[in-house]
Amino acid sequence: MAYQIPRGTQDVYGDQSYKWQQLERIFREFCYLYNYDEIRTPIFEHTNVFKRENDSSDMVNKEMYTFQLENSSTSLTLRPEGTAGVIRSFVENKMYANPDLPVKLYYMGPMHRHERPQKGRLRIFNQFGVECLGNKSPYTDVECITLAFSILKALGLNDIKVTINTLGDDESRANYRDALKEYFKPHLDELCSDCKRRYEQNPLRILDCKIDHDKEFMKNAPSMKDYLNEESKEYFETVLSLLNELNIPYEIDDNLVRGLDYYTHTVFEIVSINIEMGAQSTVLAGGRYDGLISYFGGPDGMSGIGWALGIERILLALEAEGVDLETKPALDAYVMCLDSEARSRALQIVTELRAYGYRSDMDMLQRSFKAQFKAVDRAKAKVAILIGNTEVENNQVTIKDLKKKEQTTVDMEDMIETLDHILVEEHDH
RNA sequence: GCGGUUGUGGUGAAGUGGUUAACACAGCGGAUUGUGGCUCCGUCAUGCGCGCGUUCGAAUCGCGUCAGCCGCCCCA
Repeated sequence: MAYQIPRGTQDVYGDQSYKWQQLERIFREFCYLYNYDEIRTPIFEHTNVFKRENDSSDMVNKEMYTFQLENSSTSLTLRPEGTAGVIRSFVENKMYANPDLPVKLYYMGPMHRHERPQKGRLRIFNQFGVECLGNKSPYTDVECITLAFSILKALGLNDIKVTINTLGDDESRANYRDALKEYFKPHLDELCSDCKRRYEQNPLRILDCKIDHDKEFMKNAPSMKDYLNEESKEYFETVLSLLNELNIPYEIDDNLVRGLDYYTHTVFEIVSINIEMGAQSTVLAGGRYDGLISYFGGPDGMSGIGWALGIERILLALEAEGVDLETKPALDAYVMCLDSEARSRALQIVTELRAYGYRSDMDMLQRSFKAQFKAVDRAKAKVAILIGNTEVENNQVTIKDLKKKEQTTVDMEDMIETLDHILVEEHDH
């Protein structure tokens, strides 16, 4: 094996590829229904699109594929997530001037993170995501979450849980941050080494530490909800009541703190509760970001909200729940070639079938009769068309209905009509 | 980035230092040269992730390396 695929990457082909296509089709259908438009941004961006000031996340600081070509001073980065590029484009193309805000966009494609791979955790993985930009209203938060929930339900996922929390606005979060530091100060010695680091960098993250989770002093740690200012509190309460009205089930998780630094107000995750998902159980996540659009040079005070789901993780979750997705579709007709002299006739026929709209194939290798029939079975063909010397001489074809196991020999000009009869009739059943 | 575990054909797997690496499925050929799915027969890894070493001899032991998986970290 001279060549092998890089670590943490995968080839998608065969039946797997048909499953991907089905997911993509459902995503697009729902975005169509919700009036979201597609946006396609570059796979790489200037590094500073992702590496922003004050961003302490691992994703940005330790896991990015950043490169610089020889003879160039430009630093580029393979996108690790979708939001930053979309916001960059939103601002650069002045979409904020659209009279009908919010601008609602969706994207899908590969993301790149240099992590240690595992099942459901790849270095190149694919996300499908949406962003709702330019308008700050609890209604958009709820529309966004409803879209996410509806897609996952439509895909057939049942073992899922929506968790939601609010980080409040800058003022609320700063107050909470101070309160947490104050509270943990006397317990600093008891915290794990990671949390000692978090204490300075991002004290909110101490709350979902798995090591310190059970310690006594964690139970009485201050809660975000006690530090929300009126506006933030009211915003979150409106979101929750609208979710209730739409019967979207959720759980409030005070400790839900998303890893990306740009989130404000509403944050949420959808987690598979299926045991097989292991440590990679989060299949979808997102939240609101108040500061990002102005960071990229857009109007001040313009907010956005969005989420992304991991396609590979969704596929694993569906598999864990035993949901069958589409695989390679059956062939309408397979043209069998019985004599070498009949091959050119077979090629004409298969071409004619395709032009007419029947998904067809033929034997190109002059394989044995038995081998050709096996190929017919594997392709799950509905009809076999047999061409031999007799058919060529009489300008006829033999059509075998594989389901009924009946066959007839008809003149060439009646072939399509005969096929229509068999295939349409079958389709009606 | 840290810890652990595994790696034999297209697939699933036996083999734990001794000659031609079981078996099953799939594939291919034949019995059945214009009618398949059943049955039977034959065939299918000059090689055991890769490299180096120990040994008279290595899939089996050692070292290194690559990759998968599990947990942590982090995240979709």
